[in-house]
Amino acid sequence: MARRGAALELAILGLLHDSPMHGYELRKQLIALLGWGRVLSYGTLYPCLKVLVKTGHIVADEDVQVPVRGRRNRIVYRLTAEGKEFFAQVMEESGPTTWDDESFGVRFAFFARTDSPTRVRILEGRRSRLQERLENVRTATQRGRERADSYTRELQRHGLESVEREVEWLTELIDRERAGGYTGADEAAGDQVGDAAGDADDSGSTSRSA
Amino acid sequence: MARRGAALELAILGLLHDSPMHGYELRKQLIALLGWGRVLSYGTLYPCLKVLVKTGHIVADEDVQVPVRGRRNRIVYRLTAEGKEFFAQVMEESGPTTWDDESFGVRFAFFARTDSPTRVRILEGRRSRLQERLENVRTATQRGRERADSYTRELQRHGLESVEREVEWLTELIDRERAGGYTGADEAAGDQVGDAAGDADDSGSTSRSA
DNA sequence: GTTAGCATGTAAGGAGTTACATGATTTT
DNA sequence: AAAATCATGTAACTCCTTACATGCTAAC
Repeated sequence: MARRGAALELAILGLLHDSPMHGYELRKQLIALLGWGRVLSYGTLYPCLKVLVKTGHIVADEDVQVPVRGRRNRIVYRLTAEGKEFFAQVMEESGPTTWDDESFGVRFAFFARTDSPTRVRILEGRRSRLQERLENVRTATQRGRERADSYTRELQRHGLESVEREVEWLTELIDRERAGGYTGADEAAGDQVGDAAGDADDSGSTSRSA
Repeated sequence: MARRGAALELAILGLLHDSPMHGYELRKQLIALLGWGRVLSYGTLYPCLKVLVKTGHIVADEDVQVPVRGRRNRIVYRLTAEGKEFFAQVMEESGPTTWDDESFGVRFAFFARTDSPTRVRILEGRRSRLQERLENVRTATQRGRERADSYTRELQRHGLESVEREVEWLTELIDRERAGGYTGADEAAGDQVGDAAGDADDSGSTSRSA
């Protein structure tokens, strides 16, 4: 589950929570949603959908009834109960391997589908990963300081600064989350939360780093 | 030259300007220099060195004389005149395909080896590429605004902000460069500059975005 | 008419990481 | 003694992008 494709699978499952979709539409939404610089080619997406069908996380409904007047038949995919459960499980289990740029991005994009303890855990994990990276870069740059000219140093400085800023951002989000839910805009994003939190099993994780 | 390996080749040539080095050392320096999140595995580096030897950009000196008492013989690589010329040429020719994150990073890291007009051209190219990206993301997010919850929007906001900040950074650098050379710290980095700036050919590109 | 967009897929090929193979030396 | 670091390489494997194959409709 540390492979890149896992992020795509998770993103698909996340998107299909809202409504069934066909591949073409899914791709557009994914590109818009996560700023994924990558192209997300069909050569990646369609095989991925087939895998998800094979694992039973989604099902394909041949869209024969309303072919939008003449358009090629679309294959509409819909989330199964198993898929929904799998998605929730992956979000909750987020471990050290999932704090990379991409893995974190997908998880954050679908934060509304999880509960607050999981959100805090993911945010904290990401933050500690970034702080680790800061340490490494700082020691690495100090070892090679003599041979670096001012341009090289400027590049390193800028890199460090942007990571530091993400740490600050995360800290802010964690604080807000702890203060009782995030309110980025005045919109209620809590309609999907709460139905999957019946099994009180991971409630202890809230008081882990405090 | 749009492949990723080209960035590595350029980085190697850039580093070997300072002094001859063997692969192991080269790898450490590269990792420290450019914060390349990637691991830069031996499986990438050593084949790359062989390619550079084959193309005549570097030569291998078997390090038989001073094997540091017992250590395995190191293969020390040294830049050839052709390699130096090739490096300069690639830096000067930097075109639209070279404004990506990685390509730009390598070029910036070795800015001290180029002349000011080239530096400005690369900085401006990078900036326009980022501005392009900003446009795309902005229109994309506006199209899908209704279905995005507050977390998704927060992610997009943060992404946009960091790109905007890089644009500001670039603008600052361009201004400084135009004002007569960069002085990030009070160090003279201009010892390598000046010998390759004979051909006044691209001086017109300076007044492109003004 | 011709280009662009909708829609799904496959095959080939490139790029790079992981893991393996080998072996000496210095540090713990 | 064990582990880490120095040092170079190769082979297998994964993953993804590009390009091709197909075909219909709407807009210019």
